Amino acid sequence: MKNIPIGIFLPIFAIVMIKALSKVERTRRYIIEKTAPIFNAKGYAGTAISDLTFVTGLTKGSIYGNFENKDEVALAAFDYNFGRVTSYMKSKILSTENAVERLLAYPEVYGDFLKIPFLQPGCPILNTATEADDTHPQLKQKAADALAFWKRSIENQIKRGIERKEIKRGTDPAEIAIIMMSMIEGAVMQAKVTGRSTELKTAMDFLEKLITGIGS
Amino acid sequence: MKNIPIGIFLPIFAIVMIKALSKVERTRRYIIEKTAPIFNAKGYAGTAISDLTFVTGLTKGSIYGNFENKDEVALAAFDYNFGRVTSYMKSKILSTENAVERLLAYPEVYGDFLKIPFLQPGCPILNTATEADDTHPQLKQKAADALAFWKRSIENQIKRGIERKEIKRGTDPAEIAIIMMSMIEGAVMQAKVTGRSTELKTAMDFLEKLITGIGS
DNA sequence: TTTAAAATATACCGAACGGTATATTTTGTG
DNA sequence: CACAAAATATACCGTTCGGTATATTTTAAA
Repeated sequence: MKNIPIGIFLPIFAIVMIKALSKVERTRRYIIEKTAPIFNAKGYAGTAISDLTFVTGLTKGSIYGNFENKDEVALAAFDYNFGRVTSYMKSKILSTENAVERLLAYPEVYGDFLKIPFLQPGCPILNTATEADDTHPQLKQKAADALAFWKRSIENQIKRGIERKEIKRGTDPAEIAIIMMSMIEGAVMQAKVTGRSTELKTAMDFLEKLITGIGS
Repeated sequence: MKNIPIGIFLPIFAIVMIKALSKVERTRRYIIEKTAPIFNAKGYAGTAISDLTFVTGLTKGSIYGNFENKDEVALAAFDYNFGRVTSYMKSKILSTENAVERLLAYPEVYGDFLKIPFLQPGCPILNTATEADDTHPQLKQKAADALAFWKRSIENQIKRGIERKEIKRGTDPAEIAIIMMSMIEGAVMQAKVTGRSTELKTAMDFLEKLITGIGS
């Protein structure tokens, strides 16, 4: 099967940069990048090793030379998927200073959920949580950790907003975070399964009003 | 493997009643009842025929004598799971007349989600929707239909409430329905994966306030 | 009680599963 | 260029997958 052509096609300076990662690390990343969307779309149980070899163009020997087993790929794929969502949101959030506007990035982004290419197979937290909660303790834990991370970062934005007097005193950061996350995940589920964004828009409009409402 | 002992142990009048269902119908129901929780917990891809034979005590021959294939069992199991949730909610809703109180049944019930035995493996709509949206068109359709049914029944309660002057005129039935459903599903996901009901309680408290707020 | 039909169990199918030992190729270094 | 080490490919393992043909048992009606 084909070899990874990076070293052949990229100009020299790029090679030098990439070489900063060891070969094994490069291949691991390549496998993760290619397989992460599959795991997100088909789930852990629904993804076969043959899917991984197909989408990477590598063979089983190569996959198992870089990962101990299917679990290790799946766990790494989740981190990758979650990382993409996180960094995407981060870029949107950090493009503004005001706390309310930062929070508004969430309904803005998720209102267009169905149109964001790398989110096509759905929200990795939602997908992983619902599959793994009764079947795969390690993935379940990763999903739980991701939720906790997300919650904390919303709470921190709210606390910062209160300090900066952009958000009303007395606003409960945990409550708002929970409402935002529940709303987003529930609406995303509906959007994915109906194929339309009516529900998503309605839910995100509501969230927008809610967030605007806590501004001072 | 064991036979279904109903005909042996039940008294005659019970036999007569049950016999109203044909043998094949009884066995189908038995298989569905036993396997539905498995499908809900492990998902379609994660559930093997061996799981079905194990939990029913029947053999493959018997399963395939009553169902054409795995899909047919899974689809019937979804209907069964969704039906249980629906009839459970219906009993709670119909125990009161007032429209606001009826709507409040939702946050009430789902606040105790983790403690309701038959919902232990999670909400069938949520579980099915997230797994099937990219993998199983038939199950996806069933989940979408279930969502539409749920939405319509909430909307109807709200419309009825407006007519009975128990809910404010100008309340948007679709908007409230979408917010309720999103909130519930998103919060249930979090509760399931964290194993705690803090988030669920917070979300349901909020929903309660929201519903009370549309009362007139 | 006999008997035909229906339901269930047994035994098996080929394919796909996750995984591995080993041969081959590619890579980095002297 | 030589060569050892690392990465990848090949070929295979035993198991489980969904599904089926057929034998056996159970059921219902005469």
